[in-house]
Amino acid sequence: MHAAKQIHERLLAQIEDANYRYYVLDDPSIPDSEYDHLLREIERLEQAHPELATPDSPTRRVGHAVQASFGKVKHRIAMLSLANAFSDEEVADFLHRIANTVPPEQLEFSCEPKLDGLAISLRYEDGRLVQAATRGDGEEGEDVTVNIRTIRCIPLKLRGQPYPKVLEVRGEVYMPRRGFEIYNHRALQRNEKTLANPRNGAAGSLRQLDPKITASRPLSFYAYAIGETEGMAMPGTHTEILAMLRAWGLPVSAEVKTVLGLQAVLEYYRGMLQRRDGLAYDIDGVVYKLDSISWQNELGFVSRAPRWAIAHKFPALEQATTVLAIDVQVGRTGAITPVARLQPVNVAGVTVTNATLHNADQIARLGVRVGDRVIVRRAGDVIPEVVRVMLQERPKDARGEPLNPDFEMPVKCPVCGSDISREEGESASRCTGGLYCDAQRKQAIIHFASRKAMDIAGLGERIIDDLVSYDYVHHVADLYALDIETLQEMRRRSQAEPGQQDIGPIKNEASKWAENLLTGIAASKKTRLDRFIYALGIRDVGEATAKTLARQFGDLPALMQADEQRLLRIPDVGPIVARRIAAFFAQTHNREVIDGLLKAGVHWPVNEAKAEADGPLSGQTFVLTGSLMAFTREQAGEKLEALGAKIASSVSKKTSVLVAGEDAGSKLAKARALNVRVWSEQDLLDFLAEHGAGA
DNA sequence: TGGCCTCGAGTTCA
DNA sequence: CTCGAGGCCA
Repeated sequence: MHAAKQIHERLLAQIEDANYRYYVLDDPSIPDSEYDHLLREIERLEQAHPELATPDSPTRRVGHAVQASFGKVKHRIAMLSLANAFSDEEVADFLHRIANTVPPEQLEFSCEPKLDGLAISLRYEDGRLVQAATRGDGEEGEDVTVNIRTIRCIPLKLRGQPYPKVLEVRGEVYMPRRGFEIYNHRALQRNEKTLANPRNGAAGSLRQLDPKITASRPLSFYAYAIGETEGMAMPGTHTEILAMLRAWGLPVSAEVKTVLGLQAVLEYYRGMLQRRDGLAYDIDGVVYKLDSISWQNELGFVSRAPRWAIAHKFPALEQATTVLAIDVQVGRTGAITPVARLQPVNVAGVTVTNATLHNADQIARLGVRVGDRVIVRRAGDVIPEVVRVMLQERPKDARGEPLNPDFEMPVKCPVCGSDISREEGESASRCTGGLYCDAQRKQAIIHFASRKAMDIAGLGERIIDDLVSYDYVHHVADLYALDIETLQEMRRRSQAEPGQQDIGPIKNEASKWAENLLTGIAASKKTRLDRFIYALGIRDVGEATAKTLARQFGDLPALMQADEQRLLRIPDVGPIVARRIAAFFAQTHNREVIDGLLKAGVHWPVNEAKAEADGPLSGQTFVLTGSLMAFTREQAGEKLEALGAKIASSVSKKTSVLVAGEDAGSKLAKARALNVRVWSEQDLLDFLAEHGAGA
């Protein structure tokens, strides 16, 4: 009996410590698997000895039945809102007003990110979480205790240090971006409703009457202030208060900084704005709080907001705009992608005019129609997306029927007129025109010329567009037959098109451009087999597969003669890819083009029998991310490959080392989560130098 | 058969 | 960078 209790206490201490390290110190001490194991152990003990299962046991986070409604909670100290500043001038005014009272050397501000979530008040009595309430109107909020208990990073019990008898902690409940994405991804797969954005996700999750639903949502919390306290004197500055909260086991943002004066707060603002996309959560601005509590009290409040704090807002990540049209694009493989043409709108600093709608399913999911008002969002990644339709603003006729019709996938390719078909089980619709389709031919040539393929300098999309449109280039082998006269003729025709400026550009300039292109084309003749295979654009044969094929077959004829059976024996090649490759080389047309390329002088070193099996890194998988200083990721990858390493594109638990340069993003986070070894660029350089392969 | 782990394809703007 | 889907292993 006693023994069980002791073990239970020890396990509790371990799990509380793990929580603290993970959520407050951001320094995971044990892997997830071990955490789960601990939790299961505790559960097992509590089942055998039910008297051990106290309300603040970590197994009891979801220990409550569905409620009928939320009770009301009066805030003993009102939860106020903050005044907003939208420009540097407004921030300057704010500081000047304070400077009337506070001497300049004491204009110290605690700066913190303003999370886009839901303000919450947590009440601890004798160190135990007894109540949690929403802000509500500031005077009275809703009792969401059972839901708040399900949020793992909120301690049910304060940690060791002496703490006040009553402590009210205020902070923000939010949904991290990653969690939001994973949640929506799963919801989609299960045909459940998705969350519109992380903010709504956080707010909606807390208002669930069934705490089990809340528990299934990826919620998190940062503390940023205290409310009522009793039984202990609190420190004299906001910075110190935050440090105490942290010591009591409450997560506080690691971005909080204390700075002096106007220039410094504005610098903080700009720094955060720059790093905004890289943060794990959405923020809509930063907050400056005068650090000295006694000066705070001196300044007091105006109506409903403190005079000593202000929120400095960022430009919005979401904007409303109108869908002008829904066009479709044809990709290299014939994939038909619908694109929303938008009324240009500035979203967080960039003008957005296009947004992909991916496929018919996505359009159906959004229910978007031409003429709709939509919300466009530019989050974590740079690529904007249509988040949702503002249905109430859809134009309607007198009977209330929508005026604009549903979007329908075209049946014929808009470029070549061939049939468009959608394979069973595929989400993409495809033009069946193949290389008969100009759009696909253009894309095939763009792919052929691209950096990772033949790397033809001077051959951009615009030029390829003209080359194909005027039919100077029908397939990639034609590129090698181009001469300067042809290029100049094409240039003349393209400039004579309506809408272009007058003709007669300086002749020399035109020939310079053509010469550069021809040099680029000539230089590309010397290549490598894997690049050549990749450049052919066989479906499902990308960089990695092309490399494997080049290594396994040594030279092109062997690959061209291989039948499906032979191809299936190649690692990473399964039935589908084998069929694609065999079918590609079976086409007379493709063989002719390859023949043409070889006759034009395209060549590569054959069978450079790389003895890579015995490098110092053989058997290890490397992933590169972020930007490196000494060389590009590709160059670094080649050096590592020369030492026997395999370069992969994404991090998993099989990854041996992640090399992280500057501004590494989600891959670094994932590597940390999976306990994968991380090297800095310096580590890499040291290693290379040690093995005689310096930069 | 299901559940990873990868790779391939598509994508926006300055 | 993210999503979808092909390949591989249990």
